[in-house]
Order: sequence, then C-alpha cells, then structure tokens
Amino acid sequence: MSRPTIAGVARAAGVSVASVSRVLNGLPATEEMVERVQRAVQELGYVPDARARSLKVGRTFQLTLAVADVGNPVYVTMMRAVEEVVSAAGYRLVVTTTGPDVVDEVALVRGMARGYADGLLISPIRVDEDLVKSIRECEVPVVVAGNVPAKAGVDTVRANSPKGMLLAIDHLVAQGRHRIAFLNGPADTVPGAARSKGFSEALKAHSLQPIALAEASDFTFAAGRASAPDLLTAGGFDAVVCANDLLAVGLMHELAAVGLEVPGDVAVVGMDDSELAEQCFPTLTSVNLGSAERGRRAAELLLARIEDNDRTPRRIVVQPSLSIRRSTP
Amino acid sequence: MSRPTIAGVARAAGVSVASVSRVLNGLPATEEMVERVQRAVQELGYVPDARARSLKVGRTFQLTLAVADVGNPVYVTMMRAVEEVVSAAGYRLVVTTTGPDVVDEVALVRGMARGYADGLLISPIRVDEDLVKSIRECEVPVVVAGNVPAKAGVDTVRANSPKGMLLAIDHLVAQGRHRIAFLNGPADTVPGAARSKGFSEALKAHSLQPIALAEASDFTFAAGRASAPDLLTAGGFDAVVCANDLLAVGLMHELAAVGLEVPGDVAVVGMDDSELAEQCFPTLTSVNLGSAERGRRAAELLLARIEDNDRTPRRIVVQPSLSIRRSTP
DNA sequence: TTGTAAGCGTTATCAA
DNA sequence: TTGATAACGCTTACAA
Repeated sequence: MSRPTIAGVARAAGVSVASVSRVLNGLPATEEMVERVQRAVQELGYVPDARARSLKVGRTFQLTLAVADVGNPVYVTMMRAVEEVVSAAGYRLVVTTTGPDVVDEVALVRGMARGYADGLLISPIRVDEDLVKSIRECEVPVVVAGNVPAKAGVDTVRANSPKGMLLAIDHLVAQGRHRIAFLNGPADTVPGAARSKGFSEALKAHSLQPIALAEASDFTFAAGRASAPDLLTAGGFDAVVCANDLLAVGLMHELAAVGLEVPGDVAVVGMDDSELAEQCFPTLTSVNLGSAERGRRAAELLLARIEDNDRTPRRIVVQPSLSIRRSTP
Repeated sequence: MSRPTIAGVARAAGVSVASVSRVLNGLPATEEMVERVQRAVQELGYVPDARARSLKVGRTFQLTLAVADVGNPVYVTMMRAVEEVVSAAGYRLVVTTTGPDVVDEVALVRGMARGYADGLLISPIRVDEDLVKSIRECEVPVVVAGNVPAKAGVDTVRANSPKGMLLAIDHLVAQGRHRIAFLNGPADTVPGAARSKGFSEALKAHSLQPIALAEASDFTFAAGRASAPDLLTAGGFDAVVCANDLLAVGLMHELAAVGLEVPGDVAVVGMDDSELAEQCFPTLTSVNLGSAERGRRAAELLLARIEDNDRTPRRIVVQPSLSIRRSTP
C-alpha cells in the first residue's frame, strides 16, 4: 500500500532498475523493454520521487518566486508573467511570501542552500548588507526584481521610478495641477526611497514645491487610508501622487469621506498600474512600472543564469509609461 | 567552492558525520563536540540539504497550497490564514497556481506523489471523477477547501453558499428590493453551481421570481464587466447579487458607465467579502463565506491528518455572515 | 558519548 | 542493449 519505487517497478517488470530508469528517461531500449516497463509503471501507478532524482542529478526543476505581500496586486501581475516564462521552460514555479522584514528575506535566501529550487527570483522590499551578502553567497542563481547595489554582482531587473514619477508630474502639470502632494510608503524601503527621490527631482524639473508629504507605514490599502489625515491637515493640494496603487485607493476613500471629488477637487495618480487601477472607482491613472515585463525579463535572466552561471551579471532597467484613467482630469 | 556537505563539516571538525548530524539535530553530545561541530558549520557556512534529509526521514516539512487564480483576492485571505497556521507548526508553505482547468488540478494532485510536500491543501474550482480519484489515491494527505463528494473520503472545509445567498437576499428584501438579478460565474464550476442553487432557493423562500440572470465566463473582473450587457438588456432589476466580489466590481463599473447609481438605482451584493470589497467604491456589501476561517480550519485538518492518517475524514462547513457596506441601501 | 555502516530512491558508470 | 553497483547527502540502528 506504500508508494511504489523504481525497484518495485523493476521487480514487477522483471528487469533491472537501471533499465526502468532508462526507459523513463527516454534512453535507448528495445521495444519489448519499453513495453514491459511501461506496463509495470501503469499497473503500479509509479511516480518517480523528485527528491531522490534531484539529489542525484543536482537539479529540482523548481524555481522559487519570493514576494513581500501576496495581497499587493502588483505581484499578481509579476507572478503571472514569471509563471508563463518558467513553465514554458519546463520549470515548476513555487511562490513564497517573505513579509516586510529584511531578516525574513535573508533567511529565505540562505535557506535556498537547502536545495528547494534551482533558482530564486526575489523582489525584496528592504535591502541591507546582510541581504546583499546572502544573495552573493547564495548557492543557487538569484535574480533580483528590484534595486540592489551593483557590487552584489547579481542580475537585476528594476523599474525606473524617477522617470515614472516624472511622467506622473508631467501629466498633472499638463492638466493644470501645480499644487502636488505626495503619499509615499515607508522611506526605509527600496521602492519608498526611489519614489521619494523621484518625486523631488520631478518637482524640481517643473520648478515646483511640494505642497504636502505623508509617509504611510506600509504599501497597503489600510496604511493609505491611515495616512490620509496627514495630507488633509496640511491641505492646499489639487493633486496627489501615491507610491503605489493600494495607497492611492486607500487615499481616495478618505478623500471621498471628507467630500473631496476625484478628479474634480483632487487628482490622484498611483504607481504600478496593477489590476486594482482598473477595478477601483474612479479608475486610477497609474504609472506603469512594467511589472509584467520586469517579471518576464527577470525570469529569462534566471533561466539564462541557470544555463550558464559564469555570464556577467546584467542590470536591466525597464522603462515606465503612464496609463491615464479617470482619476486625473 | 562547491556547497559543503555534512562530510566536509565532519572532516573539518575532525569528527564523524553521525556526530555532526546529532549535534545539528540537538541529540545528546558533549559540550566539546557541540563546540567543534558548530565552529566547523560556521566556518564552512554549511546548510543541510533538505532533499537528502527528507529522502531519509520521509518528510519535507513543506506544505503545498494550490489555488486556481492568484489574482482573486479571496485566495489572498485564505493564503494568509493558512500561512499563519502552518508556519506556526514549523512548516514552509509554498503556493502554486492550477489555473481554471480540472486537468491541471489532477496533474498537480498526481504530482504530489513526487514528494514535493507532506500535504496538499487544494481549493478546486472544477471537480470531476478524475480529480476525486486522484485525491483519493494521493500519496500525501490532502485537504480540500471546497466541495467534493463525500465518497472522496477526504477532509473538506467548505462554505455554505446557499445560506450565504439567503443572507444576501434577506438583506435586499429587508431594504425593499424585490426585483433581484443574479450574476453568476461559470455554472460548471463548484462555486458556480452552489451559488446558482442557493440563489433559486433563496428567491423561493421569499416567493420571488428572478428578474435577470447572467453567467460570466470566469470569476474575474473582466468577465464581470463583459456580462453586464446580458443583465442590462434584460433590465427591470433594482438589485444584483453576484457570485463573487470581482464580478460585482466589474458589474458596478458597467452600471456606472450607463448612468445607473449604486445603491440608488441598483443595489449590488458580492460574495467572499475579500479585501476588494473594502477597496472598491462604493464599498461592497458582501457575503463573508469565511475564507479566513476556512483556510485556518483546512490547515488544521491537514496538520492533524499528517499526524494521524487514520482518522476519519471530517467535513466541516463554515457558516457565512453578511458584511454590509455602501453598495446596498 | 561516539563511530561505522546501511539505507532513502534515484541516475550514471562500467562491464558484460 | 542490459544489469550490477556506486554515488547523491543525509539520518539512524547498532557497535564500540
């Protein structure tokens, strides 16, 4: 009643285990051999053990995608793109969640040495020395979807937040909005820092001063709502740029609650251009930071590095575009 | 430069591999032994290989959660609950996507025999004989979050859709809405069939006739939008119950597009009470089918079955509640 | 308490 | 072409 092994199949078929293995792996064998083995496999319902196999061949044909928060729709977009690429290449994709803490990210990267997968695609939200070190020392190829220092010596695919921010500001200014506020996520995160820098630069490019700034405790809907008062007490803005779509939607709810119309009184721009941007109301103008393309490119880099671990690390930057919807005039 | 093994550690520490293994697993050893081993482990940066370990001990300490669509926010809720329970029990959770096809589900269940994980928690969207068979024959414990026939002999945790539907209709009727339409997902899915049945029963309980019916091609936002015309051409309704939140939000967009106000002209009720129900505008009254609790209970059942595979299968039904928000009067 | 050695279920090398 | 057998890296009797 216990699971059949290759030995069981061999016995049932009256052949050696080596022959069973060969047939299963499509190596040369007589027709009769193939026939006998396949029948035994059928009868016993034999399925090869992936652990034993990978222990021997040194590959698992699994890839891990690690994201900070499965509830963030931007990761959904990325996941779908990654899944498509890796499954086409014959790999299984497994997704794990790291949570917002860098120590969990480090633990995950270190844990890859346990042989769970042939490669890791990670989108870290916070980065420190430890993480860079663990990535550099990781036993399996790692590709980072995000921004880590070049010295990490790892393939990266990242967005161009500053450019994206500029697109947002350009658009708002073109629509006559000059009193622009900014709702950022935590500034101690990689995206938070990038957005902040981008916002300052973009305003400067237009010789504008920021009207109000707020920093949410997280890149979530709830945090977006919670930081709305910080913006509202400052007041005086006719547009808000938000560091991601969840924050933007959270903010829009609070704006509605105090009777401010979007886009009439306040224009709102999100970032990520996730599925949520189309689902919310009014639909959200959002900076497309290329999450699908980043996912795709990152997956391709990972596959390439698995093929050849000696290639020099590439650092790809995906250019943003603006998806204009109803939350801006 | 290649990955250190337990033999390498043993050599470096000048002890046997067995001693290294013992120290690593916290078995009795002299203080000096512990000291020497730990130093060697540190120096070499040794991390035990999970494949080899699990091949030997027969457990992976991984659990797989399989969902149909990572983009559906109801799974986010469930995932979070499952993650919490299993990680507290010392398991790693890996998430895989099956897609909408039953053949992929079957392939996944069959594939579990490869030893990827110690258990599978699956939320199948379509169920057929093959799937039931593959679940019954699965080499590792399986818990189904959803509805499969009792003869499958498997632990299940399911929602009470009909009861949930009744809550929705009760609420609408109490608010004076009697011309109720229904936007279902595919009727050939498990949830689709359950919702359909529930809707009919609930209307009957109130001696009402359905005003309009539509069946979306999928449980997605896009499908919800696409089926709105089916409802709108029928017309004559003052409320719509939708089979899930994504469909409801998709519909609400189309209602707005033709100038119908929610809830003024049309009340809308969703199901799942996912994060999206709070994020959309107006916020969505939604039937809470207990996805968090279902996830939690399912995870507990899975852990219990891993402990003792001889326990008789349980079939848990989680009761629904109604989360009233702004989309109903 | 520690070491030796036999597996776990595969694949790959080598003879036959 | 096929079969015996040695790994892969670990845990665990069993012996010392």
